Amino acid sequence: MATRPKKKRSSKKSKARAVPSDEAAFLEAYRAEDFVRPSVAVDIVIFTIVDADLKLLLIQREEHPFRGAWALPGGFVRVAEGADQGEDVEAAATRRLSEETHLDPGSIFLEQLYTFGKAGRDPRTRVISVAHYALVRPDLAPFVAAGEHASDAAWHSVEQLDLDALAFDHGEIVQMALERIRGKVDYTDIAFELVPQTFSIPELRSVYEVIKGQSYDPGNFRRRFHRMQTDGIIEKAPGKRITASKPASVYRFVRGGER
Amino acid sequence: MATRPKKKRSSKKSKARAVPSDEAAFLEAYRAEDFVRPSVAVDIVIFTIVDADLKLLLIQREEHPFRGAWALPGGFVRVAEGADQGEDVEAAATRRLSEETHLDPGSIFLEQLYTFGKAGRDPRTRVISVAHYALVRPDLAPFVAAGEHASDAAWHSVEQLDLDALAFDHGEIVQMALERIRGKVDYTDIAFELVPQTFSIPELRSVYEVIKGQSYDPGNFRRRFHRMQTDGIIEKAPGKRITASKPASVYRFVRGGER
DNA sequence: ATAATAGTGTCTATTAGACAATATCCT
DNA sequence: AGGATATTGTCTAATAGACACTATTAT
Repeated sequence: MATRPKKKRSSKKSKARAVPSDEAAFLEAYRAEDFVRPSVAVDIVIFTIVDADLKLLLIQREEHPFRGAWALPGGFVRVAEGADQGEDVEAAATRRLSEETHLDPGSIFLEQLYTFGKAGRDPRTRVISVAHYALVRPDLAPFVAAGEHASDAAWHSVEQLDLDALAFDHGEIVQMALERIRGKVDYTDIAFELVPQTFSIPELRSVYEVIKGQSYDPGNFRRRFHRMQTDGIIEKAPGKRITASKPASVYRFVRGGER
Repeated sequence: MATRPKKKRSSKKSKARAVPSDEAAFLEAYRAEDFVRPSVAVDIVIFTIVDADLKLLLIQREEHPFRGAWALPGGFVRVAEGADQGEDVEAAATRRLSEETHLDPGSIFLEQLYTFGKAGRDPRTRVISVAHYALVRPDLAPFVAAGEHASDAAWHSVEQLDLDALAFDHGEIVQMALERIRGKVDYTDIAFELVPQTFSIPELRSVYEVIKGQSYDPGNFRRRFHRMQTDGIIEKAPGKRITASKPASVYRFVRGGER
């Protein structure tokens, strides 16, 4: 449990010590190396919905530990010493997201989820992971696993996924991500991130049904979104969605149209 | 922006390398020192409500940087190398909370808020902070700033606090904590964490009013909590709360009584 | 024509909110 | 007695949900 001074107890906090009078000198005197530091990583739960099935992107590990097991995409936050301290945590998540999906980060919803910091969660060394979750539109999903590294990245249906079989504590992370989107879909606009640019009300309803794991009355659901239309949150788009039965009108989400 | 290998590009990820066949040997071969690591800290926004005034606990910094400025209580997560990797992030937050308040951690609500990881947020070195927020019951608040270190820790009214004057990015952290409790008070039980063990409906209403910054109709508010009583979330307690006018009945929160 | 699903209408129960009226206690 | 606030009651509007009904298209 030791962590404070590593070598020389350099009198850091003792008030008796001679504090450099100007701040610049103090910064130089600060000895960051005196403390054992953890590695910090980002992990991302990347969701999409295709054919009314909630999926997430996993990577098969090629190295120990958990070799062969499926894991969340992730990586270490790039840190540097000196004036440039490296990349923001948020930037690390964005970077890994686009590296993994080969998609424009601007078109993908990304948000911090929770930081998992239990000792021992990575057997190699102390790793604290800032978990995120992302939402990929279904029309973009087919392009994702098509990159050069297509071999080891793949969409997995949440339905038939064994969370306990995932590497590290990633099952726990996925569990929390699921709870988060189930909660947020009710009071935010995240559902529109899981639907194509133009969508029909029944398509949107399907997103809610998949995320919440329950069915919604078509009539009542439609009325609920009719209110969004009068509020300017969504607007009618040209054309119709052709299905096996009666075609449906298509709509478009108006960014920042809440009020 | 450099961060990958530090000295020897030891062929970590090259598939051509001879991977130790058993996992134990691999773990030993892992060179954690090859990467520059950040420091990881916890910071805690400790709230209480006294006399219908939302307050938070701040500490006056005695050292550079931001010497003399007010800052959130916090500290580094204790990390170790070897089999014992140190303390959990959650444990670090709990530890700092009780060190700072001298109260039983079991009687204080504590939850992770968000991780602040912008490069440069601490001018000394790269520090990533896992921010938390805590809620202290008003009857315990007076004991907090009474410890030995009473000199530099004090409750500050949020009302008259200049967030931009806080050290580091702590103003931003407080801002997010405020938004969090304003949102959560509507759909969770956190209001009961800011009220004594026994409380009257008007007292509880005051908590809502202070957090949300709006007033509630006494009659309507009362009916809203009468439903909680029939649901078993709260129950009547003996005695009455004596005030300057008509005394009110007192209630008690039933933990886990939601259903 | 029929199946299937989009879309509309109707009714009921629940809840939020405005607001009036009454009860109870302190001073 | 008078002031203040707890507590109860009443009414209206908004919303959720159940459910029946109509419209439109593919086959």
